[in-house]
Amino acid sequence: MIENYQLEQLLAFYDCGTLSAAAERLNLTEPSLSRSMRRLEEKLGVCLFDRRKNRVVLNEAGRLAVTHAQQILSCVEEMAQHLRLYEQSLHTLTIGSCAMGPLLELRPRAASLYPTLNISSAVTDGDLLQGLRRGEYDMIVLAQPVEEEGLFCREYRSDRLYLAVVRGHPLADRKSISFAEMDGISFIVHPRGDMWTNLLIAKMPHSSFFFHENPDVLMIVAQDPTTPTVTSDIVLDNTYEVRADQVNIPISDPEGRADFYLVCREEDRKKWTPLFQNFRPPRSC
Amino acid sequence: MIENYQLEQLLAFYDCGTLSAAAERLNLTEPSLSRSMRRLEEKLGVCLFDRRKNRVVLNEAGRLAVTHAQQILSCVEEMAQHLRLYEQSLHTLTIGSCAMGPLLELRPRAASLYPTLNISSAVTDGDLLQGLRRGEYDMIVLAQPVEEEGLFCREYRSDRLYLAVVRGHPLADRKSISFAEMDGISFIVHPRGDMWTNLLIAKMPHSSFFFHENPDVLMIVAQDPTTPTVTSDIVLDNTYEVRADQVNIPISDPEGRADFYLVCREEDRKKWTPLFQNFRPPRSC
DNA sequence: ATGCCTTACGTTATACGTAATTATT
DNA sequence: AATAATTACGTATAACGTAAGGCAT
Repeated sequence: MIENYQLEQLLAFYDCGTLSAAAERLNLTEPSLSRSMRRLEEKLGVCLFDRRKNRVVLNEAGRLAVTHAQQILSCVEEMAQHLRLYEQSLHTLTIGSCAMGPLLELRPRAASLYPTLNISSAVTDGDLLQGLRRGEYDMIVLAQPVEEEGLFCREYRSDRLYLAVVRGHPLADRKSISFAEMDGISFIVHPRGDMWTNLLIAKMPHSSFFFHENPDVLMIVAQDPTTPTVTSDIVLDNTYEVRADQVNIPISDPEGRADFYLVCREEDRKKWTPLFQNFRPPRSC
Repeated sequence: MIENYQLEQLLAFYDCGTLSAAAERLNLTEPSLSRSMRRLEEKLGVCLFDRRKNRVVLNEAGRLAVTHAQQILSCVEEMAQHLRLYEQSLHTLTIGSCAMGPLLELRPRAASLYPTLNISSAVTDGDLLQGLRRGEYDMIVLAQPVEEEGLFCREYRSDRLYLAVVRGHPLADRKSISFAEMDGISFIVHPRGDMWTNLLIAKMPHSSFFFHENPDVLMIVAQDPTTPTVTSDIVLDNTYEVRADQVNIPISDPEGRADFYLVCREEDRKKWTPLFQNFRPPRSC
């Protein structure tokens, strides 16, 4: 059987041009490499080199062998990489969510329930169901229930948007507010891809939005700590540094409410049972 | 580096289902194979097996590894095969011809001029020039000259068709004959693909043809040794067992004559020079 | 001279075998 | 009992290193 170390040696010779240089790069001695290449030729039953008195050069067959060797070794590398990636995925719980809020709650819960797993998460407005089916996600958070063969879906909790302003803000005394009334104000909002963020952008075309993940946010907060924020029940429940002087005004539009659902593959249902159970009671207003 | 013998062992295990059976097939002992598989896992840094007390089973990663291993080993096999084929081609002179006749002359000449080479030849009405360019042929015989960059062409010899009948045949006294006059007769002709054969079929739609390569020919000759044959100068020059009572009647149609040319790749011109030289003088009628 | 390859001989690493043990069916 | 896998220890193959020599530039 032709072994990969021989193909590696062949490629080293191809790169270096001489046996001695290749031997040095491979941490071998010249005689060792010389014989190893002879053995390769013998195993193949084909001459790969023109052996002149003081120099060996690849012949046509040798060059052909090099291209094959490159392909084979890259396949071997690919194999190792694929397997390591797969191994990694076994030790990772990947959560995809249509909104950032649920992740604030689910990530710490998952981390404590599965202390041996890495928790990876993404907020996206892409096709989460497709990602779940393909194995890109182990669990997804949707704003509507799913009934599909092979998937398991369970209601998670409801959520509601608030406009958050500092006490003393012109709107601070309002009992509720609508998108129409807020249109034009600048907000700090959740990351792009978050469904709430998308909703705000759609509903308030005259507003400016600064995204949480954006470093500019720090500048804005520093310059004007009174810039309003849009927040929600889940975010408030899971944020420990709520400003003392923050006032949360419920947003009255019906679109500002949602029910979230957790979905996983049926085959993994048992594995994630702990995560599906014992949700906190909804926040008391 | 992952070595191919390990991948082979993995595939043997995949085929056999147990280490002991695989070890037997590989002419190894169980402990040896057991450790070899452990080393493979260590090198990859990935578990490939579920190790139960009394039994090892491939896990998901292991099955993934099997598919990669199959691909890699088939690539290695392919490499060896390609190289051996190439090596073979270096020791073979492959001649493609539009007609069988020239091969009767060229093959023995080539065999004696290049005693170390194998001579391979084919008669075809396919694209000989394309085959020459691609390296499928080293030399081709055409019925017309070629002027093309990278190819070398030289006139070879002319040829002329005859109707061959036994003495006493109704046509035996003719000085010449035309296709139109022969249309309807049954012939034994050269193999399919031969340009003369194609010509006869086109010119004599009412005739039946028995091909030389066809075993039926033996039956026909046995039953009726007077079945006419179509032959040519080159064939007559190179056939030693011409029947004593054979009469060869020239075919009068102008299409029954041809000039053959030898063509090789310019880069091989030197190599084949001996074959291009010292053709026999044309046959005296 | 110096660089490059090879031959001859000795050495080491590692893949393999043997024997014994454990566990499962 | 029979089958399967593993552990522990010894062995042998073959890949490798060292020393020396030839043959070029």
